[in-house]
Amino acid sequence: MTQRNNIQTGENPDISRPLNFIHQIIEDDNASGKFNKRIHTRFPPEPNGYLHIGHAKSICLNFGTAEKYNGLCNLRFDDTNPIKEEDEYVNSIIEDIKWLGFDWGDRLYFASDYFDKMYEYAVDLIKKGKAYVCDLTAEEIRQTRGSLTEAGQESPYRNRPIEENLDLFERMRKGEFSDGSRTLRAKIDMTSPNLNMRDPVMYRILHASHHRTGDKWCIYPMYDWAHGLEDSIEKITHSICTLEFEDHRPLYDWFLNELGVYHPQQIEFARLNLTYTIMSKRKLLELVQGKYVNGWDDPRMPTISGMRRRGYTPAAIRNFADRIGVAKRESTIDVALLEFSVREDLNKIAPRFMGVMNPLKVVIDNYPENQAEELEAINNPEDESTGIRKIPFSKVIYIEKTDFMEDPPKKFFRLAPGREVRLRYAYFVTCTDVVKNESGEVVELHCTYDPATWGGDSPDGRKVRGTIHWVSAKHAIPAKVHLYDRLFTVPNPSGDKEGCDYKEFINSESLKVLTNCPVEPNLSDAKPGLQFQFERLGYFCIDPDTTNDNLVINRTVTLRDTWAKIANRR
RNA sequence: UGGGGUGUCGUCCAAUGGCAGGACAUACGGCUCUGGACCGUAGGAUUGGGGUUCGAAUCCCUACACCCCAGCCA
Repeated sequence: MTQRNNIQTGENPDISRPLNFIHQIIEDDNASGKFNKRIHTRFPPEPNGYLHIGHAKSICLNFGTAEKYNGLCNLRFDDTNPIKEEDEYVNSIIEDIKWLGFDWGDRLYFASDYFDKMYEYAVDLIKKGKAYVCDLTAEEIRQTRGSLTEAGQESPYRNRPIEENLDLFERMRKGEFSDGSRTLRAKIDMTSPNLNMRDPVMYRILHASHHRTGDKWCIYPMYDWAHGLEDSIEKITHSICTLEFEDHRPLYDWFLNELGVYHPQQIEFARLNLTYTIMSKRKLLELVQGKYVNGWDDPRMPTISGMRRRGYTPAAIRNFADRIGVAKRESTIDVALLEFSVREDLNKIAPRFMGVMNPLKVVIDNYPENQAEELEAINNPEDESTGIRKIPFSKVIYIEKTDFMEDPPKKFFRLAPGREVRLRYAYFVTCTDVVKNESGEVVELHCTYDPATWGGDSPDGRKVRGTIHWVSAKHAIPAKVHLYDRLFTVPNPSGDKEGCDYKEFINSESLKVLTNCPVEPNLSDAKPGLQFQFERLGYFCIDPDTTNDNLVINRTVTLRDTWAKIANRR
């Protein structure tokens, strides 16, 4: 019997949920002793692209399940197709999984390590009369496979004598035949309603160089043949994969049963879909190759490397994976949940700074010309241990253009002519004059300050409605800021409108580059990777392109902005 | 059309024959030197139709909808 388990799990004690269906299966197996209470999973990427947030779900599931049940999880590259696979991808995948915080010990495996063993097993199957060499071309195989409603026809080579099969298969391996001229097929049932069981191809001839085995092989195993063997060899208990492999499970089971070898349990779950993005490796590759984005680690990409560069934390991604759950029904997660997860984590750990995206010059008329003073600011109100820092203040400052309105609507609490607001950690200031250029655009403000409000508190107890951020003009350092937004303009770019290519929905405003943004001087020695909050704006990080005299900052995600909601309503 | 799967708030996930609950999102309020964070409140769902049962999201029948499968890709 399955037991309910409401004990808190995972790294975030706030997140506690009942068992997902896979963990229920595992606990049932543990109860029945199916695998002697042993739990061994694996994450089996094909090294033909970079990992994305969908893979992160699978990684968290497989490694997380092993952690939860004191089991093991292997990292195994499923490199059975030399045409698509490269070492660059192997390296990036290793880096990404490590960064997420998972560890596979010394259990780093490659399907290609098992090619010899797989070949032996194939010979076994031939000897048992369960596999044969087929001379049909790809086209002929397709034509004789039948259809969804019609049975297939048996290959004329299906009943070849075992000896002949053995001989031909060995000659396939030796390279005597050309690409595509022959295959090794399992002899199952051409009338099966499950197309996967209609004598599936086990080996194809491919005179291609493999990223690890070089030119040793010219025949390569197909997924269905290889994958169960990989799992079996590694003594995996629960082989977790996505829904589209459900139809393949009878074949997975058939191979292992015919061979009479150790037999893991395949379990399928629904892959992750996210609004406003795409998850298809093929399409992601197209975005990279077509230069729609600046590489796999472009911060707009849903790749792990892109999200890392964007400023996401491993904890945010892992918490997200915990929150979305695991089930069999196809679903699309609202990207707002991902954004919530990263804000939640960054709110706790990100130091605060001030920076201005769209500067408006403000002269404080009654502030002494050459004076400058240092004011104290709290580094992180969520974490007292991070202490305080000093920020310089002087007569001329920059504020955000959007923090001033000449003719403000009712609920606008920021600066306006005659109105007093607080400059965060500094003084109360009142706007006394507005300077415009010829076209009527506000280019400069004049204010007076109240010296008694030093530090931002009013001794007479008077209140102001707004507090705005600022940077001293004289002390500011310039930064280049990348404002990232969603890559697509519609929630489901891949399938929203019939006949539309997803690329038509690329958000032309997904990247805005701002130059010479004044930011507080405390950021002058910030190192790439630093994650922080610009107060009132959002979470940001230092981009790796940053050099000594060129500070490059990426926006991870904005803060929740209730004013924007009010403003958008009208 | 054959086979395999899936249908619960706007979106995800739970409820394992016994009060349909949580998270995000949304709306409103409180608090605040970030219109942030935090706290509180509210609205909001069992695909339809039959049946079994004291009692059904859950079991049975039936209809419907959606997803996957006809690569020598994984």
